[in-house]
Amino acid sequence: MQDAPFRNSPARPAGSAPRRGRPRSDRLQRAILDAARELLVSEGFAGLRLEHVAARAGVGKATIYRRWGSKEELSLAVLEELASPHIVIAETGNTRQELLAATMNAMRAVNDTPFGPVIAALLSQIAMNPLLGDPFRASVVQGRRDEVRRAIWRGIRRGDLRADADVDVATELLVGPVYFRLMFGGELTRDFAERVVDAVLRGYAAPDGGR
Amino acid sequence: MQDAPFRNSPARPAGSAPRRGRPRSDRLQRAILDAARELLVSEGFAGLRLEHVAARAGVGKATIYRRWGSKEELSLAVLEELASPHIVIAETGNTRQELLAATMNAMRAVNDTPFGPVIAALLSQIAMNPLLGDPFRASVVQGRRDEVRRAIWRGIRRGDLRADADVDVATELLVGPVYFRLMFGGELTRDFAERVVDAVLRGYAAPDGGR
Amino acid sequence: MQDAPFRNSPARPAGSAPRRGRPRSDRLQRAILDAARELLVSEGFAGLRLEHVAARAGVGKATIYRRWGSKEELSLAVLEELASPHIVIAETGNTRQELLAATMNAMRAVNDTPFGPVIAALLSQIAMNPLLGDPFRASVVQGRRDEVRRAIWRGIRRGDLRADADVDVATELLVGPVYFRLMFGGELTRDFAERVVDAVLRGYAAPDGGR
Amino acid sequence: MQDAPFRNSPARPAGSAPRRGRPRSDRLQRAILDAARELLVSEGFAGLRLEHVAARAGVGKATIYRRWGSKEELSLAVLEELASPHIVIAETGNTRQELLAATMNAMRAVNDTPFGPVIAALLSQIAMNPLLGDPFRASVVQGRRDEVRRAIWRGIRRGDLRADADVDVATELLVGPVYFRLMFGGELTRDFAERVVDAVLRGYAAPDGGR
DNA sequence: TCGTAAACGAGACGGTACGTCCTGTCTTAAC
DNA sequence: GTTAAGACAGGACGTACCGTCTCGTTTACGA
Repeated sequence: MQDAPFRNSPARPAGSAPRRGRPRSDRLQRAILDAARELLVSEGFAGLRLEHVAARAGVGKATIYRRWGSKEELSLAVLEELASPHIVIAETGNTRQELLAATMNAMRAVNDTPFGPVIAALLSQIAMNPLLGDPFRASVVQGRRDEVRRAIWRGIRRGDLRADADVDVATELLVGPVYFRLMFGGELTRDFAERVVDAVLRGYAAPDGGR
Repeated sequence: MQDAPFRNSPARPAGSAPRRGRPRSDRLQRAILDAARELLVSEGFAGLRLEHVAARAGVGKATIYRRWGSKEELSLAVLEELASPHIVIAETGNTRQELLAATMNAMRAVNDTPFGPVIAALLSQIAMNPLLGDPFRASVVQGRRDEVRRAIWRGIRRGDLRADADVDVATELLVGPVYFRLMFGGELTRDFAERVVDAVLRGYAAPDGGR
Repeated sequence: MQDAPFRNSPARPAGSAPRRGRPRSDRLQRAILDAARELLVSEGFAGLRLEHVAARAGVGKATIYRRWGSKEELSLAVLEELASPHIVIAETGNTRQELLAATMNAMRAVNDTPFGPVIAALLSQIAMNPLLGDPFRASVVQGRRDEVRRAIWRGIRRGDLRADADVDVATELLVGPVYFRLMFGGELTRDFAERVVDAVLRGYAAPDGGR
Repeated sequence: MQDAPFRNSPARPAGSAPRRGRPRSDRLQRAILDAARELLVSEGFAGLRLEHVAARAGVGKATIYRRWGSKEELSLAVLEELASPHIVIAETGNTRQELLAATMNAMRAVNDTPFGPVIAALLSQIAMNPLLGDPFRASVVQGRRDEVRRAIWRGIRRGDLRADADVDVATELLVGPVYFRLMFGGELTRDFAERVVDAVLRGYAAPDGGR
């Protein structure tokens, strides 16, 4: 994606040429990303117009194209910026709490932050279009999988979960239901998260201790 | 959606007027839906062009707009046609088999039929746009929830599942993982389906017999 | 123009076949011509829509196409119907009166009857399009030229006009000014007509008496 | 007509804002007017398609609409550009020569330049549609009337024409016959022009000197 | 402090698609 | 066999954006 000379930056690659001419404005970078986020939320990806982004950011179209080569690249930038803060699962010593964090992280992001409408707007592109999907899967999704895997291992080590608890589908079972409801309807409440986690916990529980 | 006079038809409402003028062609109805499906698959919703649908179907644009008022209505028609055959869960007497059917139905539809790329193309619209989302949730999603609920009840009656097995999140646990992988990557194999079902089954199992 | 079987008729050629099926309605013929005339007047030729003619006449489009093959043919029919009554110059024995009749005929048709707006609407087609222009010139224009020529001859015979009064441009001098004002503005009053006729009369007057 | 912001320009109003953004191309202005002229000549006003103008000029449709808001405005621009060179009547000292110039100017424009087919294409619009008619009458027609009036006055001053020669219908008598033949057929030769002028001259001649 | 080069807003530009309208043909049921 | 109604392919309408391209102006750096 970064083939063209100096895309997506004020922060150009480190050892780069001693840039001449007027440097790109950080303020504009922000204004563009903010405008793009708002319009993704209100219009969706199919209805996003770079001309409107430019107008709302008070910017010429060329200023956008200088940084991102397409609607897809710009949308990805918006998405990644919003996704990163909701990945980490804090180690608390309580297995149920940690698995609940996996589900609640996703749910809060989707429910209480602009990440929700933005990812809703981009679901189809992520599913169909490698330009968006591949980078998103490589960073955000893989990050979340890793966090969940670690939480499961910790649960096994503590003796709360069976030794053969199925790490490979744990993320799907804990987070899949949240996205299912995002798309297909249903409440996204703490109660829902707890029911999901309790079912998974029981499915993965150590045979003796139970929970 | 069906407000305008006689949209979406050769099949006009039953007790309708004794239609005057030349009747709409069933052949063209099919040609349009086929063309729309192919282009949804290859271009996605954002890239779908009614002008291309018309060209591929060998039809004037007006012939499309006479039946469906927008890209959204047409896409919904394509989607519902593809979704309906993958809902029913046959009663087999074997609880694991029946729950597996819930997951496998979704997975086969997504993996082996045009429903897969079509719903991928429409996920964002379903999530964001009530024009598509509401009818889809009312018919397809509700249909699937009902089937799963009945399968769970049968499992309880048979003594395979706990009496308080959580019906309200069963669909999310059984089908959510499939859509999670559709969007966010991962194999969609029979093995994956069985792992999901086994986890849920264990989570919902009767405390004594289990399985 | 009349190649297709039985265009432009209820009045079919006399010795024609003993027409089978439902006969064409004279009432519809009238309704179509009336509607076409009204719309020519209000919308002009470029803005005339056969669909609107059909709607206003309470008629199917095919019923129009069965009788006239095109917008041009239909417009010509409207025009010729309106033009015919304003051609004849009555022989009164008074040369000035007769020449004035030539100018006043044209002026009254243009000013006081639907012929005015209709021919305004069709001037360009008459000038450019032989399909309309040729039949119109052959019937209406030639008819008027003949009437003027006869009036000039009578004036010469009476001794009011010079023997070599220029018959070939008399129609142009007497009627041309009326059409000039129709297109390019200016009052079309009896006074105007008399000034034109007086100038021509003086130009053509017998050198002795004249008047 | 010129209400919208900066229509019909590279030549923007003189004291205008210090134009921002990329300026409009004179080359394209020309290409559009040329293409429009050619298509008006071959297809007439009713058959003129802005899409074809754009294609022939190698231009997007928006580039046309940016300058002229409609087929009518564009056609008017074409017409006025062609009309202007054929108005002036040179003062020669010879009254017959000057009146002949009035008729010959119109005839040559109509016969030997693209103005002929273009005005034929626009006669109906000029007659019916104030959007075209009013500006055309105000500039071209009024210009011609003024020239003829001055020529008549000079003839009177020279004693060639009667003092009460009818200035108000002179243009109609000298130029009307040319347009009559343009629409309704007949040769447009120098001989025709001379016959017309001679008739008018005799009609307006001073009673004593004659000519 | 000055020159130079890139960034910037504005908006023109060739295209493509929109959703609507109309043309001329056709198909149906009713008369 | 004519009629009203209306479906149909095709194509133009005028508008809106795309992504690229000039313009004139601004901003920072290195000379």
